[in-house]
Amino acid sequence: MARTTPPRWRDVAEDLLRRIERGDLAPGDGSAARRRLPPEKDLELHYGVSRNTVREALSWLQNQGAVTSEQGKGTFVVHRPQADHVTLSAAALGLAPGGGDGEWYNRDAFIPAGRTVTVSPVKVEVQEGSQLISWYLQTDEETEFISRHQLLHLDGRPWAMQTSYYPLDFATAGASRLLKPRNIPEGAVAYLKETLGYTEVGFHDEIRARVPNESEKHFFSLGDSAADVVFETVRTAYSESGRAFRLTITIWPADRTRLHYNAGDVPDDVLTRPGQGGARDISPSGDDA
Amino acid sequence: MARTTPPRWRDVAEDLLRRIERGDLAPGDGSAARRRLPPEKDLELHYGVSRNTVREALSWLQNQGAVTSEQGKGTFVVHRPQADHVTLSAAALGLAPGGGDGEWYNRDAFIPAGRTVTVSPVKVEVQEGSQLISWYLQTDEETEFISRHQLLHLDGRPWAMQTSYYPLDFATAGASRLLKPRNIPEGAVAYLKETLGYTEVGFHDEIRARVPNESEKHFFSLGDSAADVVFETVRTAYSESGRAFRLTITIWPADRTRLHYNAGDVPDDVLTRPGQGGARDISPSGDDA
DNA sequence: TGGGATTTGTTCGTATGTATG
DNA sequence: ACATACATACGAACAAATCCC
Repeated sequence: MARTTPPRWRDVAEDLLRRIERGDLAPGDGSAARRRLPPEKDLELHYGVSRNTVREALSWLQNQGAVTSEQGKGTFVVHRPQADHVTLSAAALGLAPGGGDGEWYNRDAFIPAGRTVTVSPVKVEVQEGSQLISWYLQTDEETEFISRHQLLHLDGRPWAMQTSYYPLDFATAGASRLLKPRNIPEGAVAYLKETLGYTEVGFHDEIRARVPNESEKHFFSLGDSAADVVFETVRTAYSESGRAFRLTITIWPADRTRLHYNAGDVPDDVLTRPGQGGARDISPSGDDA
Repeated sequence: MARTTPPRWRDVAEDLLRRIERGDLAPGDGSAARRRLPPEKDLELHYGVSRNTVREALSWLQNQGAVTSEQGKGTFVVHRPQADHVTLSAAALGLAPGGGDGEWYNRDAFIPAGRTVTVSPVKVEVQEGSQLISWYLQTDEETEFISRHQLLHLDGRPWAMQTSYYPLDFATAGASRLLKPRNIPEGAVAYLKETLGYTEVGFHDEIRARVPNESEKHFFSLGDSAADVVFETVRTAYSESGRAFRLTITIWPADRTRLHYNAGDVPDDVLTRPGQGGARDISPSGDDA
């Protein structure tokens, strides 16, 4: 039999949520940048329930990503910053402004003008027998790979974690700088074209969302709420001969990132200012079944 | 000052997680399809903590999406089904097998052969003054829109919720079937081309991940855990004149959906079997800075 | 700088309700 | 009807972090 009345904590939680959305919480404290909820003791009296029941409600609100509690300070309405918009299709392959050269984030991830990307030192590792990597790069499982890992910041704030993989052969066949923990200023793609003669003619992206691991939580300052998930994009790039060319895995904090893709003919301002909105007039035609 | 020792519930939770991952839980019950954890009372004795502390640990594991509890039954390890892979770039615009005609899911969302999509009746509404819709379609805020909403099933299982929007003008200008709560078998894009003369030449997608609302939770059978989030894809399609053409918002359950995009030249088996893996050999070149 | 007040975090105990088998 | 198992709810004590005078 289904429950007829909701539990008390649920009533408390939903009332708090309404009050948060209406903005009429913390009446004496409406000035602060970060809106604060009344302390648990006050809520206890206000709703006529025990502190534990109040905490059940707050716990649910935390999981929903609506509030966050800090020991000794109080419980606060979560402030979600404006999202960063990243175009993953436009800059690559010379399909859009920015061309296809330079650092990976100029190739793979187009960001609106005026933003600054800073890059951590490269961490280089040699790995063997990763089933996942082998699968994407279509190699034997015993193949050894070079992984190059970096942390990316946008305007000084944590933005993405990124790792690229390629077979160890690349380094011995002429692209030795892949093994050095230094940036490749002209971009690894350009470098590999120059040294090994490979041209990137297409790519395939796979996107998932998942719970972050500890390292990702730390870098992006994420908690345990359902809002604190990450995107994982897996880009497989192909050479002219149709062979898997490179594998780049990027982690993005989903609460403040929007991913964009363009295909076909798209107005310029949509390409260059994703999420910004170019004002223009309308005209008809529709879709959907 | 940072805490030196973790709380007891955290120890319990992490130990349970280890035991879950190693598979050595529920020793007398290893046969069942769904692995069951020992009851709370047993854990209480095993770890020497109170039942409330055990429940703190289980609660955290639930939020992480690792377990789920059912009243009267027990606590079970969550079984994540194999993901469905959907290609959002290939089928549209005739860029890939499947062409560009027919129902939306043949145009917009390419799925591997052998899967069957079934569609709910269309729910048609007329809406006014949606700031969001106006923004994407670049219209005035007072413009009225037709919305056409459908539930999609893949092989009989809930797969996606989808809503398309276009100005009410479309219906009065000749595309009257948009207002009828019936499928448009040849596809709305083809229908609008025929009636209003618009051709779709490109599109822009924006992808986000967020906590589901009640309706989405219900349709996809999602809970409150951090694994139970949804993708929301917003597709804006453009006509030859570069005007916003249609707006299609699709909701996907992120725990069992992978989104795919292709660009440029990509091997055929990657196009037609995303997530399936065509076995082939390797060859070098790399990327990343 | 100190010390007390405030506020949330952790942990326990207990009782009762509800769903399952 | 009974036993099992999770859910809800209350009360209480102390710890830990912060705030404020």
